[in-house]
Amino acid sequence: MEITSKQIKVPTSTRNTVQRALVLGAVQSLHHHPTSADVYEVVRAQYPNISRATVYRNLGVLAKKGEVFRVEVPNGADRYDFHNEPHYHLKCRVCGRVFDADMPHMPNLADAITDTHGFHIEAHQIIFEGVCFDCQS
Amino acid sequence: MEITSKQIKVPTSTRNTVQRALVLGAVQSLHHHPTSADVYEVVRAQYPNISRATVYRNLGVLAKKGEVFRVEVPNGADRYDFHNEPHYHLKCRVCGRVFDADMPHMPNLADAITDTHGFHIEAHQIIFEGVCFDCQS
DNA sequence: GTAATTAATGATAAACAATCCCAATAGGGA
DNA sequence: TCCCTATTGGGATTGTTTATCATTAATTAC
Repeated sequence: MEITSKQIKVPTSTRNTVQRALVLGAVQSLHHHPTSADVYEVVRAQYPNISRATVYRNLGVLAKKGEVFRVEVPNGADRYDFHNEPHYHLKCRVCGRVFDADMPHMPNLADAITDTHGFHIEAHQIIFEGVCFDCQS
Repeated sequence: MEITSKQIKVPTSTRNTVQRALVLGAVQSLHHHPTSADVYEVVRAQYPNISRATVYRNLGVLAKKGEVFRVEVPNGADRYDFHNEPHYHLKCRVCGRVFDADMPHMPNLADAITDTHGFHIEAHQIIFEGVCFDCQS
């Protein structure tokens, strides 16, 4: 019985650690939806001893708290975004970068499904795939 | 420069091997979008010496040839479907199973994007997340 | 039918993302 | 300042997929 949702337990109280602040700052400073590896590199420049596990853990905690937004991309590392309104994404199949789609969110999209066979829908995501401007040359 | 699309090279001619036929048969016999591990188990019952690598390779080749459809699910193994018309999916966040969404495909969905900044869109996918009927109890 | 060509296979190693484990550390309330 | 426990570091581990390579076997040409 596979559990696919992230199993980060958020305790009743959270603490403000230097590492967590640096992770949040890194996500906010980076655009193009950084991966955990991107975040790790930036944070390590300021805090060389930080562990990869700490970066992963804090990205998970910050995502649960709603301070960053996790984009779960098929076939690639998760990506993180600092703005939190639901939106859709473009993924370049050449370089792997992820961009925000400039189109309105459709909260009622699931209404178009005629029969869910009892499936309870909580959210949806749309990913457009193609080739970004830089990779077309 | 990460390459995220599958790098299975399809030669000019392909051969009809027993293993490939068994892999195709397994995908066709299984519903709920089997993973490569599911396919491997079924095929191994008929052909005990098959290698996992062969299953992966053949799923890739069959997907490229259009004989099976690959569903690239975020945060989980790829899943395979034997019917090939574009459609959307429901993914249970508890058991990880993937179901087909009973809703029409929207080939012109990308037209709703006002500005792609030169991004060339080739396809899109929609994944609805929630809890399936079985996992609600 | 036989030989030649090369796609495909099996087994294993490796790449990659992400999580688990656990002893040590440190944040923050009392 | 003391205590509790959230958090950390670092390495081990899991899970999925691809790469490598010597060997096998499917197809083509003869």
